[in-house]
Amino acid sequence: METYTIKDIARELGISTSTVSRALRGSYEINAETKRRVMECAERLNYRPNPIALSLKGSASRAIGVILPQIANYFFSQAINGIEAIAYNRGYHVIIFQSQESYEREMANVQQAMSRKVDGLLMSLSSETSDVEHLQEVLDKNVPLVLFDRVSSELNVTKVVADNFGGAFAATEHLIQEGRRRIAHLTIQPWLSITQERLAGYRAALEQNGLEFDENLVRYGTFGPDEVGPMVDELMHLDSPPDAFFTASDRLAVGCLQALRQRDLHIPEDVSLIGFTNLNVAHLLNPALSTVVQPAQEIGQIAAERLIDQIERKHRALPIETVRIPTELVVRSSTRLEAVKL
Amino acid sequence: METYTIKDIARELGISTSTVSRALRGSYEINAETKRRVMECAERLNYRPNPIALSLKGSASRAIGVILPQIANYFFSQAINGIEAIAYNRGYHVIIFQSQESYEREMANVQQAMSRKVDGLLMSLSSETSDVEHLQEVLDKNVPLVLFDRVSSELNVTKVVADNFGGAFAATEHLIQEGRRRIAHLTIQPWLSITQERLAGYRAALEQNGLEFDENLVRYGTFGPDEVGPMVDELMHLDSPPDAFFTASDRLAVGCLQALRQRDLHIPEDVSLIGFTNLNVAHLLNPALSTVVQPAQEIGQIAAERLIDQIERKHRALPIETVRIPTELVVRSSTRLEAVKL
DNA sequence: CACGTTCCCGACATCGTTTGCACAAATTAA
DNA sequence: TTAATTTGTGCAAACGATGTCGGGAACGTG
Repeated sequence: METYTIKDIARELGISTSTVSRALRGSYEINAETKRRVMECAERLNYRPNPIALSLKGSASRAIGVILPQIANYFFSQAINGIEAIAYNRGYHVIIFQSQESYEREMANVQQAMSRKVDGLLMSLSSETSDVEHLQEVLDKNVPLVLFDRVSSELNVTKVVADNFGGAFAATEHLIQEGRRRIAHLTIQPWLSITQERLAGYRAALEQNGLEFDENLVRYGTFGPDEVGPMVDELMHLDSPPDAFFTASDRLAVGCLQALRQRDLHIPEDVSLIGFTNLNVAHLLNPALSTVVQPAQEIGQIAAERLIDQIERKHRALPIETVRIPTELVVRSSTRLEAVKL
Repeated sequence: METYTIKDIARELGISTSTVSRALRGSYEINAETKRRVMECAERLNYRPNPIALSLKGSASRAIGVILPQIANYFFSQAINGIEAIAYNRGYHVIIFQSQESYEREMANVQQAMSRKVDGLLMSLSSETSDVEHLQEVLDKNVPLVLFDRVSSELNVTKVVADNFGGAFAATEHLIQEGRRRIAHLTIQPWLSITQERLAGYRAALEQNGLEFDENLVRYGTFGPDEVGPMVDELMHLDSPPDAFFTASDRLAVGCLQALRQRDLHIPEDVSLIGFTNLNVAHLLNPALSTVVQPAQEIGQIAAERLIDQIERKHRALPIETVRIPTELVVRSSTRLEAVKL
């Protein structure tokens, strides 16, 4: 199957390329009969417009770029599925880039996406990103941008996030109701929006339940594969060690579970553990892991919808807002003391 | 930051665009001093060549396309990481597409990748794909193609796969050595290369150990979220039910584990379970899951290397071969009867 | 002094598509 | 009948970069 151009159709029909172009786009000024012949010929040759040429002309590419920290992460891969579902339905292609949690990579990705002329950009910031000038440039070039999950307050754009405050609040309060009093919080880089919101929810739950917020129980970090263990040791050697762990990410929850088990700390007898994760095997872990589940797919869907809305109504500015999607607390045996006692 | 073109530099320096173009590419026919001035100006304006324009001209885009069934799968997300690592080092961008296990989507992805002028294509076939004509067309257009994991014997291209036969053989033999005699094999679509190879390994291990291969113990399917349960019921109601399960994918292993636990079948006392998976939490499951691990990242790396080699030495044809990478058997408690008895 | 080389560089066409403008033919209005 | 309008189509420019020509200047050679 060759790849035909508008010229081939023009030659075949003995008309000019402009006429073909207009006929294909259904322009009103083309004779119905000519249109029909062009359509028929395009059909027959299986003509597909060359997106590269279209992009060069500066018209829509019907592709949206997605830049996110890493794909090997349930939250993000589910979010991508949500994005693709919507995009596909509305006739857009999705081009995925990973920043690998690197600021430099993220900037390169933005450049790449822009120069490949995506119609819009969907992003979740890398953990190294604190400066968002590269995104301001995207906006300056009038390319629609929607942030999700890891967002920046410095950008005046539509954002789609989970109810991080509410989720953290619910998780913490659940631990308190189970009788926990010294709740540690393992979380990621402090400048990220999600970190701050979850921390705030955690703190609010403590304070509303008459517990003191203790800086010492909160740990921030990038937590590579082997860094959670030492952190747990440090916490357990405090004068007043934690009786529960609330972790802020998929990786942290798994790392923490592993570290606790290696140290023969029984869950939930010695310490409870609850994660902020989208692990699809949380219920099969040992012990089954309680989590705050984010509707990752829904977040992706809504973000994609907003973005495409913006792309398609570029003239009339759409309202800029932050969409906050409820999280769900799923209690399993890693925090259920009563169940264990039975 | 504006986006400057070669024209801007030409105007700025009062020379022609062709001269700028050649100077930038270090052509020998340009005066050293002129080159210097052009370079300096390009640097100052932060000039970046427009990849779209380059693609239109038909030159290299320095991007490779990756088309795979789904990202939300440890094997594939790790493979992508391997691919990106190599590609990044060698100066290529990676554009990821998901076929969502759909033949139609896969064809659309190929089209999209081709028309976005990737320099080469890295693919793992969707489970619906049996006809590979769309890939033959890629080859006809002289675009390098490397297949990995799910490959097709009908295409004469470089392939990078795990040692599926060996892995399946090892898993099956391990079960036999643990005293299992009725080993069921839950696997995916029968026409996929990986299915056939694993089945062959399973069968060979049985026969070399004096056990009969029993068609009834092998089940093929797409196994949606709730389809494994009924399958397990069916098998367990055979006159001579299985005493072990060997599953062929991440999803199948998890589904099977869940189904067995729901039915109160104890693992490994009642039945053993071993998967062919890359789950990064296999050791934290209940029970810890024995698996055959594929070196996903390495597969991605090697595939990317081969592809880029082909892209860069397009003239001299590189040898076409199938690279087979050893798998690793990781024994955990889901198959370790002795450990349980202690 | 005439001619051939070599060295630098610019004009122009090209890739596939869209679009503003011109223009011919057909139709309508005066 | 003539002028004005409508309708349908083609020409050419543009998007950003490359590459093929070919030309002017400076130099060497006979």
